[in-house]
Amino acid sequence: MNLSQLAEMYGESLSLSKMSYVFSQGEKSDSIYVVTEGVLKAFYISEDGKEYIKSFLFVGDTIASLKALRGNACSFSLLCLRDCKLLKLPYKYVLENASRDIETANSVIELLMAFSMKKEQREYEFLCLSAEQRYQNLLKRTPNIHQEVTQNDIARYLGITPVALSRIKKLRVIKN
Amino acid sequence: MNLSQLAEMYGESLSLSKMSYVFSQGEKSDSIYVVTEGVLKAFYISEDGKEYIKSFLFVGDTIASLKALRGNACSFSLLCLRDCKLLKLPYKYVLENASRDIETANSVIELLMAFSMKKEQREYEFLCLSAEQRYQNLLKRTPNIHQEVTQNDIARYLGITPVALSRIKKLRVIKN
DNA sequence: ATGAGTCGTTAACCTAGGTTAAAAGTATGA
DNA sequence: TCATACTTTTAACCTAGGTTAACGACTCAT
Repeated sequence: MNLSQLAEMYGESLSLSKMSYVFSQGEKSDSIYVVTEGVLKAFYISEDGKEYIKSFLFVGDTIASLKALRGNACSFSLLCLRDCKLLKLPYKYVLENASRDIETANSVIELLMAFSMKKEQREYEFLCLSAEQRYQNLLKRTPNIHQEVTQNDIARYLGITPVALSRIKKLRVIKN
Repeated sequence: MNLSQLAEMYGESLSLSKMSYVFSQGEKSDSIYVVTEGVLKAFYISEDGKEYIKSFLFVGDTIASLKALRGNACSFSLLCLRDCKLLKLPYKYVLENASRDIETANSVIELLMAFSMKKEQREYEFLCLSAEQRYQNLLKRTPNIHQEVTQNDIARYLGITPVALSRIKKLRVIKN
């Protein structure tokens, strides 16, 4: 049984309206979520109240707080940017199935590999690229990103302020 | 069979002297490496020749280029910072065993989970923390880091220049 | 329609960190 | 021992991006 089948068997369907939270930083949430409709953002709030966006989630994406799966509190929040539908799959079912069924286990491996590669790419971009280069890469990877989320959120995803992103866009126009 | 057992059965022992490469950026290398002795650094070289350190590897750590496992070229190089011993385990053995043996599969899941959490932590630090805070966190996580690698390499791991790290250290002393 | 709230832009000013270069400290090897 | 080479520090100057604040454009809820 692969993960999608597992999600359909054991998953609970959630319908959430725009601006509602799937889970919040500091809570526990030992489930994996699959996006079947809508757009979400996963973000950290720092002690002094600043928001930093970890990732955007689109249809087909899967997300969980790894720390929460390990019994700790979520290190980030997950918010619907528009009306969303999700499948909520408790991690215990995944673990149970993976320890018993080899197809599930390999499906989890696939998922983790894909996740790891994404995180590795993001690490690479923060380590080696300027904010402008990260913005260009984002546009290449997700050309319609400006239709999906606000520019302020794009900035907070890139690790810069909305003011800085506005400046970068302006300079790009002038350059060309 | 878990991963260590697999590495012992199918793994090839490598003894490498200081400054030798396990693999280089641009090459193919479809193996997983387990460090049994020594210290290494994994790093990117940018087009204009600058070095950016992805991670340091110590005894017990496991590493592979995920891209290379997927048939692409390595996106980074792996260099011994002193004489090292490694176990080299071709990924195909892992895949074969994982698709057949559930214990191996779950062992791979464990490994990927741990890896993912590390990458997520690093993403968090780049996204939300200043260079000084990242340096403090590193010292907390790896108090003996200055004994293991040069300060220049620590700077390149933190995503700043050696000059900047020297400045940060100086200011820290003055502050206290 | 009107007021309140968010969004994006712009400007002025500030700061963390980059760049270059020089000098001092530390290893290493002939 | 001396020389060569790397590491670290320091200084001077530069730049990307942060901060604050103002303003116009849009969205809403009333």
